[in-house]
Formats: sequence, structure tokens, C-alpha cells
Amino acid sequence: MSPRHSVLADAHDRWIGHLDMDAFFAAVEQLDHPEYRGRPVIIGGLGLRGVVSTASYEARSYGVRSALPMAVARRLCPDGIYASPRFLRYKEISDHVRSILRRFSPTIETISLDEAFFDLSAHGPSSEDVHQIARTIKRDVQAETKLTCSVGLAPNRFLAKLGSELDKPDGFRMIDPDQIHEILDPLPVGEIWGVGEVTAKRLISLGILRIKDLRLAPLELLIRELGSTGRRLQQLAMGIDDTPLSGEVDSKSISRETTYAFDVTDLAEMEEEVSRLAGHVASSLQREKLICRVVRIKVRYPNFKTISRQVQLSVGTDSAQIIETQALELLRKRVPLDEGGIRLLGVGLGGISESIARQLALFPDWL
DNA sequence: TCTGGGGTCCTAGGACCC
DNA sequence: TCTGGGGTCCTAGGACCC
Repeated sequence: MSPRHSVLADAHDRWIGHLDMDAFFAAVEQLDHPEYRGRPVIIGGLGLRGVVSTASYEARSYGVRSALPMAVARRLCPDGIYASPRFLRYKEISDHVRSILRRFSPTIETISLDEAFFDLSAHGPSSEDVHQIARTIKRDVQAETKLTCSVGLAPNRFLAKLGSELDKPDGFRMIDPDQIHEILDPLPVGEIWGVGEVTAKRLISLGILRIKDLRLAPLELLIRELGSTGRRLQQLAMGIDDTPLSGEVDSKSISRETTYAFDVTDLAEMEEEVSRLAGHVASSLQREKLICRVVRIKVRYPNFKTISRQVQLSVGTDSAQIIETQALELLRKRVPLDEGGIRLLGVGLGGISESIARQLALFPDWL
């Protein structure tokens, strides 16, 4: 059976959609501040070491992009409007968008505030019917939030996400199984979900520049160089992706971190910050009625070398005091500190599970 | 130009147990 | 006196995503 046939078979049992809000944070600010509309809007950390989170399309024409240092953005676009993100506001709209998806899809997988997968298989197998539903979703999002989004529709997650990227903003793209090679082949390998800078460089050094090269590369070579991800990447290059949607899942870790505007050398100052961060993660934990079994801290040095140290607790806890004590202990005893100071401190929690209180709340008949 | 903050997943080595 | 094989858990680091 050729890959093409296996994909075709796949197309008949699954239709996956991917919805991506266009330049989301910036678009929300333009919605809430009419005077921002038509102007370059850049959302991100405003401190000395901030980076761009989202740039409006007007700002992108100046070369401003996500993850660009703010200092660079200001140079490229001195007349832009710069603002900090307002996550609570974005969350409201994100929740609304998800409620729209739920009207049409039994299974949703949230990727971030501005992205989600949804499953329209139940509306198939006819591609016309599925197409119609996806169009309706896109229209409802625009009508109810006054924001545009891009939607991709395909037999699997990977292609659906690619579809939503292909004609952004305000895009809609359905990828038919017989177009897969035509669309994928010419793209650079970095377009594949899971191929970042490091893997892209390795592939390029092997002479694999485009998705077509990856599709046709000897599997032994890919496995020798990349291990099991080599196999997975070649499958994606062929347009094959059987990964199911995860549905709504509980988070496995909670963390808070801060990058200082200036490197810190004073231990007392670090301890104060660790206490503050520990308090934050502990209240997040308590709010969700969760407990943790691992406390972790993270330190980044001025040269960007980053280390973490963690400790396992003998019993799960949600106590701010225990978390703080453990985090401080890790900082004092396990982190090498010299005169150079540090640029970032973080506190994280792992081994998360439901507290007894939450289990009882969810299953009251246990009582 | 100088690199945020919140996550997930994978890998590799070591400890420990049978 | 030399040294297994498998499994699990833990730690640390790193790649990647938005």
C-alpha cells in the first residue's frame, strides 16, 4: 500500500481542525482601544530585557516578530504602540472561542490562549459537510468576538495546523489528501512541528533542506542521526500523523520565574525573590485544589547557562511554607553562586495530583 | 540584536531492587 | 574476585512550542 493510500484511508475516518487567532494579543488591544487600529501594536515585556510576545500585522511590516528583544523592536519601529499583555482579558476571549468550538466538536485540544484543535470527524465523511461546519465556526468566532482567526482543516493534526498557517491572516484552508505532497514538498524542514533551530541545522547539514528531501531520505540515516524522532519526522514529511487529540488535560507542572533587569549578586535579594515566587506557585496550587511532590528551582547565569535543582517530598503538599522552605534550601545549598551573579530565578512544582479535598468534591459519593 | 514566561516531552546516567 | 539483566525511579539538561 502506498503512503498516499494510507493517507486517503485516514481522510475518511478523521477530520481535524486547527483554529489560530490572528496576532491575538495585539488584535485584542486593537479591539479594546480603537485608537490602536491600523497602527503597529507590540505586546510583550516592557522591561529592559523584555521580548515581543505578539506584534500586530502593521508592526510585522517593520520586521517586528515574536521573541524579538524589545530593545530591537523599538529600534525597528520607534513609533509603535508598546504594551504589556493583559492575560485575564485574553483568557475571557479564549474561553468564548472554545465555547464556540464546543458547539460543533466533542473533542477539543487547547494549545494556548490563541490556538486549539477540534475534531469534526462526526460531521464527515463528506468533505463538503465538514467544510461547511468549519466555515460556520470561523464565521461565529468573527461575529461573536469581533476578531479574525485562521482555520485549517485536514485528515490529521499536523496538516490541520499547517493549513491554518498557510493563508493567515483571516485564512481558511482545507487540505485534501491528494494535495499533500504538492503542499508539503517545497516547504523548508523547519516548517514541521517539532523541528526547531537545532534539528533544522542538523537536517540541513545532512543535505535535507526541504520536506521533500526528508520524505525521500533513507530511514536508516534519519534514525542514526535523530533516533526515534527521525522516524516520526519522516512520517510527518509524508503527511502521516496518527496522534489523537488529547482533549482537556490537567497540567503536570506549575512554575513562576523572573528575569531581572540587572544581574543580581546579593543572596538576600535572591532569597526574597524565591520566597515571593514560592508564594505564587503555592497559591496557584491551592486555587486548583492540587498538591505537589516535587519542588524545583531554576537559575540562569549572565552567560545564559541555565541550571535546575529539584527535591522530592516524602508526602504531597500544598503548603506555601513547605514549598518556600524547600525552594530556599535548594538555592542556599545546591546552587553554585559566584560574584558574577544571576539573571533569572524560577520556582516550579511537579508531581502534581488532586488533593483529597478535590477528590471528595468530584466524587462526593465516596463519603 | 541579545535573548520572557509558561509549559511539554525526551534522553541519559545513576541508584536501587530483584 | 569479577561482574548480568531487567525494571523503575529520580535528576538534570535540552529541544521545542506558543
